[in-house]
Amino acid sequence: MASERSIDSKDRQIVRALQQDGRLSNIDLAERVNLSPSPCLRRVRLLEEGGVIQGYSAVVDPKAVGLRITAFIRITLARHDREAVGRFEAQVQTIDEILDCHLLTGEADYLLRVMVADLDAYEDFVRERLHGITGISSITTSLVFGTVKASRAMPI
Amino acid sequence: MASERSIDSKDRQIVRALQQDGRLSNIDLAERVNLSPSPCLRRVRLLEEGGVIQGYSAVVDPKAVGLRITAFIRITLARHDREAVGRFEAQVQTIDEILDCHLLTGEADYLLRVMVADLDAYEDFVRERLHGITGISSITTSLVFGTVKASRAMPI
DNA sequence: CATGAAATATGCACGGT
DNA sequence: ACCGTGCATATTTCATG
Repeated sequence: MASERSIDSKDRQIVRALQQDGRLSNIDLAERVNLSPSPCLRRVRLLEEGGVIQGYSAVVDPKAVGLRITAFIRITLARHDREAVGRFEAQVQTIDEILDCHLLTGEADYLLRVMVADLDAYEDFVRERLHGITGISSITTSLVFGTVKASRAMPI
Repeated sequence: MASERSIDSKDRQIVRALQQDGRLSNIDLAERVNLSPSPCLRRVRLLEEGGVIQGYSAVVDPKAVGLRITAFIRITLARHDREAVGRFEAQVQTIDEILDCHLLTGEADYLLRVMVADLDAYEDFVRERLHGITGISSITTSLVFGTVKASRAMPI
């Protein structure tokens, strides 16, 4: 396995702070977690190298960049052998409109989160992309009507 | 409304780059989008002030911080009047384990994404938190068995 | 943990397209 | 109207002692 370095309380403070503001300077971060800059930076580097912090990302307002539709799509595969599953999952990776894809317990059911510009684009997406994936048995769409909460901060 | 500044192609390049690496230095960013540092920084500031870029966040590996369970929970409210909805949405905001909450089209159905340490913690979450919210009529849990894709980069 | 050199960020003025 | 250049200063990073 990759990641079982022991995370102590200071590390958790650091991760929490960097989830809230990924561009904190090391000096500000150190102050916030009551450390001096040097050991603080060391910890951040270790968290990055150990894979705890996988990267940094700008948080973008979807509407501001023209993405007005978010949909959750539930997909069931027709067959569940290794080959069908592998092919499905490989194709999911290549489709930019699919932001997340989770395998759910129970059936071989996947839950996708998809973002597109508008309903026309959504229809295109389903026809051109989803129907292009082999082995899908059923598709259930739930459109997002509003977002109550969208946090990027995990509860740690 | 807040956000209808016209986003041109360069802005889109900048947003894309900062989604992939939110800690890019302005100099590297400028180079990547074929701009010199000054106008590049000007654009970034405008995108931030205009709300297109809402912030920056560290991307954390859930397993590395001990969050082994992700669940999608579908919730239906008993009543759909403004008061019941408002109370539900306000309580959702205060619960850290609930990362996302979306209102879906159709019924007053919400889809929550929840992260907790393990199944015991999940049981606690349902008993202590969810059942503490008034006005819920039904709860359907789907546990995440595996994650095929989890992108933070919107398709722009 | 502290220090200092190198890199970077930030603001500004000016000229060019 | 926007970009590029050049420059001054403040801040930050990072390697060393």
